[in-house]
Amino acid sequence: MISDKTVARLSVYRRVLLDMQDAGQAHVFSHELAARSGCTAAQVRRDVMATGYTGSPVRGYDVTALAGSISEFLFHSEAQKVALVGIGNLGRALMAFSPRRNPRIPLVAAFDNDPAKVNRVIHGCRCYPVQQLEEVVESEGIRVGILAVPSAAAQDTARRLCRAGVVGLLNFAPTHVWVPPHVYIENLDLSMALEKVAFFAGLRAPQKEISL
Amino acid sequence: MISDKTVARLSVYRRVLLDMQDAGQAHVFSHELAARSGCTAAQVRRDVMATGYTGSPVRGYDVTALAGSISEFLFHSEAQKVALVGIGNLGRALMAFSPRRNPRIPLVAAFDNDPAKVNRVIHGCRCYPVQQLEEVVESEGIRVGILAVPSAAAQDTARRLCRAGVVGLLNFAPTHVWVPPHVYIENLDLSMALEKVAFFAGLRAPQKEISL
DNA sequence: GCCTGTGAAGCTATTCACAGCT
DNA sequence: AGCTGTGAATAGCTTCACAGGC
Repeated sequence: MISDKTVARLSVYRRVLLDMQDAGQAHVFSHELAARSGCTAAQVRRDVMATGYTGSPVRGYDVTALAGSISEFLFHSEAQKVALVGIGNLGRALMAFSPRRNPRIPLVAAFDNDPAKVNRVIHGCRCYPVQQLEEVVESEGIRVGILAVPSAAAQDTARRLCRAGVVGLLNFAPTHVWVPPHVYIENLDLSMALEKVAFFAGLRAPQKEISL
Repeated sequence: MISDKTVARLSVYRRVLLDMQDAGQAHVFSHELAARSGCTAAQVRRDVMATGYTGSPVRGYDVTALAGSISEFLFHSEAQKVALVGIGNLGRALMAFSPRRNPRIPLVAAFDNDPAKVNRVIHGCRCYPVQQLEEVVESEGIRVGILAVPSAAAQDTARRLCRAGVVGLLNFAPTHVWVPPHVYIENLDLSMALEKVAFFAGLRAPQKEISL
């Protein structure tokens, strides 16, 4: 009923709105929000419709109210606790995001199979040996898993997470991972993204624009 | 003419095919390639059509030949040199990918404004102070840039890269970045992706599947 | 005038379904 | 029988365009 892409854009709008709030801006028009989010005004209006919020033709949207409506829409359910598996460079980069991140999506545990990396706290997140995965996921009620492990370990790790009760996965391993149908999975394949950019760059002639 | 998403999937097929090659598999049917890539058989056939390769109804696709055809299609142009800006945890994670990565998309330079991180070589990639960005991009003929810098620096870094001749950007900063129309940009917004997963996880009831 | 909300049109991407081949 | 290649149909998403309001 609610589309994948709409959710993605709402998340972007929300961040832009929070920035506007910090900057003291009280109202915003759809075309302005669109410009700062990289999409069109019509799209903004459609997406906002989905949250049930209604703006005023004279002043546009109230920044605080719309941010609230989107937050309400995106995070209506109870907080979704997150576990990270794989404390490599990528894993650490993800942990560093947490402070600025949403309290409704707290990163509560991280796992690794390297004994040197576990049994400590990084950025407020406890690190456990991967053997304790099921135990911690179940006792903490963790619902979202982040796969930042090598490809070879991805499928088995996903299986263990799903068995322990996880219903959402963010997969950074460049491999297709099978999950049971009730689990939502999103793949962020970095090397694929780079190949895509390189492909389209290859089609374009470089040109020194004067108007930058 | 050629779709964004088709390019993305071809990149995935290619990786799967290389794995099959390593495993000694000589032929593959569309439904098998589809299963290992997370899409449908019809989609595989459509995408393969775009590369101009033709399989045989009796044996399916020749693994090596199809991998070659896709590589030819994706990397037909001269090698696209890549520069990374921002040597934080994320930047280092991206550098670590390079060994396994495509020689047609070599990471040749990295930049950072922290003097402690520059003037050395990490994973075969030279690290420069960010002041030298234009100079190195121009002299090396770099065509693709990776933005792994904080949001506040993203727009200005993008502008500098584009001015220096970059025509493809991979942006990890959670901000919309404006680029001139001849530049292709792909955004990988990690926190947005996590919010999306959390949203859909919130809609689903956890259930302990027996069939895992 | 310029805004929002929204039905309707348009477009793009995916899937169907089948001819043709072995 | 089971496969590929592909026109045709479908589904999904985005944009248009305008009524209604200040």
